[in-house]
This record gives sequence, C-alpha cells and structure tokens, in this order.
Amino acid sequence: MSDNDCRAILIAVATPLFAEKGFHGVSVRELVKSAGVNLSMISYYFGGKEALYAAVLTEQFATLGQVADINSLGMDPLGKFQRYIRSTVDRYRKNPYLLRFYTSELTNPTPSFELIVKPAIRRVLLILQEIFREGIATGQFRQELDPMDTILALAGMINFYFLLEPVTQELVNHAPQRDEILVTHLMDIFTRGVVV
Amino acid sequence: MSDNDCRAILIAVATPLFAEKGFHGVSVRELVKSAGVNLSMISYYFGGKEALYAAVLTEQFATLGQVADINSLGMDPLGKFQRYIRSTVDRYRKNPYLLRFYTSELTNPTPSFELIVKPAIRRVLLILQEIFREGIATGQFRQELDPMDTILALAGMINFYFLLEPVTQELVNHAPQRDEILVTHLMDIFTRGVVV
DNA sequence: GTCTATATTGCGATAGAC
DNA sequence: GTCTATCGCAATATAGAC
Repeated sequence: MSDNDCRAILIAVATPLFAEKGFHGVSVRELVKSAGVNLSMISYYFGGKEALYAAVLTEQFATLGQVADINSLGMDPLGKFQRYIRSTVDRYRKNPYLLRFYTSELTNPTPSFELIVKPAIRRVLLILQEIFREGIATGQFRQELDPMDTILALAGMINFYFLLEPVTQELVNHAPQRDEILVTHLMDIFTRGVVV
Repeated sequence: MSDNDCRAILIAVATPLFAEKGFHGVSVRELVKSAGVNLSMISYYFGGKEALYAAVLTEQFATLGQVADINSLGMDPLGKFQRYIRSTVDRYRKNPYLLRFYTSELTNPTPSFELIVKPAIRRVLLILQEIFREGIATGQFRQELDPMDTILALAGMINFYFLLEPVTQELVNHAPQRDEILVTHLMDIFTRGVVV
C-alpha cells in the first residue's frame, strides 16, 4: 500500500464513523479495523486520533468555501440567496456527513471547533449578512429587518430541514428528486418575508 | 444523604455534563466527583451510566409536552404560531441544556433516541402541522404551501438561532432582554411568508 | 445506603523487529 | 512503511465490608 493510499483510506473510513458516532464514540481500533490497516498507522500518518479527526474536519469544512462563489455572478441580492439555498442543498447531497460534523461541533465542541469550525461558519454568516445589507441599500429588502437575524432565519430553515431527517423520514419525502421543490418552497417563504 | 437527594443531585450534575460533552465524553468518575457522591451510586440508583443518561433525557424532553398547550387557548392559527415561537424561546431560556440534547441525539443518536427523543419531536411536528392545515382550511394561509415543509422552516428559524450561539456570540446580542425583538422578528418574516 | 477495593475490559500510543 | 507486542492508564461495573 502506497503512502497516500493509507492516509486517504483512513480519512475516507474515519469520516462516516466520526460523523455518526462522534469523536469519543469511535476508537482507533475500530477505525483501523474498518480501514483494513495496521493499528499504528493513525499515529504514523497523523500523530494520533485527534489529529486524524482534525484532518477529517478540515476536509469537510473546506467545502463551505464555495459559499463565496455566490458573489461572483453579478446577480441581485435575492438571486444570490436563491443560489445560496440551492448550493447548500446540493452540498449536503454531495457531502452527507458535513451537517453532522457541523452540529456535533456546535453541540459538543472539541479543540477543533475554535480552529476549524467556528471560523468557517462565521465566514459564511458574514457573507450572507453583507448580501442582505446590499439588498437593503438597493431598496429591495425591508430596511427594518436586522440583517444577521434574517440570514440566520434563512440558514436555519435549510439546515434544520436536513438535521431533522432522522425524525421526519416517515413524514416528508426526502428523495433528492424533491430538492428543487424544497428550494422553491424555502425561497418563496423567504422572499415574501423580506422583500419590500 | 437521603435517598432522593443522591438521585436528584446525580441528575442535576449529569445534565450540564452530558449536554456539554456528550454521553461518551463524560465518565462515571467525573460524574460522581462533580456530584460529591460515591462511585457506586450511579449503578445503585440507576443501574448504570446509560440509565442515568436516559433519566436525564426523559426529564429534559418532558418539557416539550407544553407545546400541546398552544392549542388550548382558542386562538387563530397565526396566534398559535406566535405562542409557539414565544414559548420555544422561553423554554430554551429556562432550560439551557435542552437544545444540546436535542441536536446531540439527532447527530449522534444513542439507544435513547428512538425511545425518548424521536417520539417527543415527532409529536411537536404533528401538532404544528395540524395548526398549519387548520390555517389553510380557514383561508388564512396560502394553500399552495406544504404544511410540514413550512412548519419545519419555522422551527428551523428558531432552533438554529440558538444552536449557532457559540458562533454568533460576537455577532448578535444574545441577552434575554432582546428575546421579544427576536420573537417579533421571526413572527414578522413567517407571517409575510405564509399568509394569503 | 454508602463505602473501599478490585475485577475486567478497553483505551490511545509507541518501541522495536522486519 | 508496516508489523507485533506491550506499556500505562482509564473505562464501567460490582463484590463485600460496614
């Protein structure tokens, strides 16, 4: 097995395990057994269990960098929010473990929270807040709305929908085929809620 | 120490510890040391660490039973949702650990999830869904909105606001004095989003 | 009902052979 | 780079004295 294979397979195997059981819920023995590598490989390649977890988190939260892209298309603020909603739904489809790390670190933070998670989320919130301010300045959005409160409400609608999936499996259709309806639905409520 | 003192102090001490570190992040040694009781008391009173955790969860999620009360005041659907928003904010103020158990169990479920958490959340969602259907029937809400999707969006706005507090501490004022503004703000967006 | 002492298992990490 | 063997410690749980 080449150098990178072992490193890569450990991250690939650790991602769903850490996501579903939490950092303390997975042992290094379980990790190496699932990965089919030797017990000592985690220390050899990463320096320990916590460093492997940090590597997984770094990879996961790097995908949030795409959010900045919604500013690079010359749309109006409302169009940017629509892109944000759609790209967030897409991101959770492509990356089914991201939200778990997201909420797990918010709820039971590890040392990686301050270093990796908090800055990544903060960056997204500030981008969305700036877009909303832009919409107020151009007269598109109601100026009496607090920008941060409002974009938190928008982010909450989307994220909570996916977070509650273990409860709503029998109550709503979670098939990806329905994503576009969901996007339209959320955009509909948000638009009526914030435009002048 | 009388019987109930020991039981009660263990639950009182275990609640913040489990909430902040997760089930696997707390050891029975840490629990009994913080509680000032003997190591064997957890097994004696609860039968083990997991049973103590289940007792904490049961107490926490019992507070969600209040949600049914919003139906007992003869308000119109919109008034019921306003009561839901306000009572949810109040509940998180009075019970600062509930949301952590909520998201922790959704993200990294323990055996208690199916038994305690899922039924409690499900009950709340069905109550809210029924209220929204009632609002559609009376012509107050737009009939093209999917009731479950819509009330998930509402619940998401509220819950996500509190969930993100560790990130937004420096970005928004989380003082309870501002709660009424938050309630008004969320109600404002929701109302414009769903009324005919 | 509360204590000490201990049984048993599992943990993360690493030394040293190959 | 990968292996086995093991160190040192922490985990939950309980037996048995008081």
